[in-house]
Amino acid sequence: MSWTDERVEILKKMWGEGQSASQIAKELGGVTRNAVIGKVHRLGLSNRAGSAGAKAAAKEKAPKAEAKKPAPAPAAKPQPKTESAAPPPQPKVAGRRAIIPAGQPLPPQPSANEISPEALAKVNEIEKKSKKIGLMELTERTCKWPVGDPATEDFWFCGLPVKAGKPYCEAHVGVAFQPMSSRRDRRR
DNA sequence: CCCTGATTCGC
DNA sequence: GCGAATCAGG
Repeated sequence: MSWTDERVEILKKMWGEGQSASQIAKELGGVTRNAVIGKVHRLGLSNRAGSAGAKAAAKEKAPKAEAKKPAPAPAAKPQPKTESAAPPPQPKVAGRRAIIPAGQPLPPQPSANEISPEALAKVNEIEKKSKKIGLMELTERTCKWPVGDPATEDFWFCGLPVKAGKPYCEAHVGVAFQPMSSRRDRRR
């Protein structure tokens, strides 16, 4: 396969959308993620906002003079990274009331979170696919999202492969880390 | 171990 | 120009 205009288009588009190199490679077909990354470099794209490889680019020695333009607005921040950790691992079980061990204050009902419907739907789907692993099976790369009622046998951990560094799988990361816009005030 | 992107270098 | 191998990191 060669880099035709079309394929480069797709590459640019997807890269711009923040798709990973491997995803782009998969989409294009006939190329590896290395090929994609190589092309991205040659095209002069490369550093997107925040990524695992950002540090690699940062380690730079830069023996070359930097062409600085008196840009009034230097750092363009597409994404302020508006994320706030949501506390939700609230074990939920269909049709049963959660049992709390000792009658405790239980005050900070962390907030009756309103998770985005899509995220919830996503979770419900992957929940079916969960490995239903026990506490002992948890590893550094298994989703640690709790499912069910911890007070019963009806409890397990998602166990799906986690996504880059996060403690949860992709779907659960989605519900755990809500954009602050969506978890903004639930007025009144 | 899974994944990510970055860089190098023979082709 | 290309991309596999390698590197560096989460």
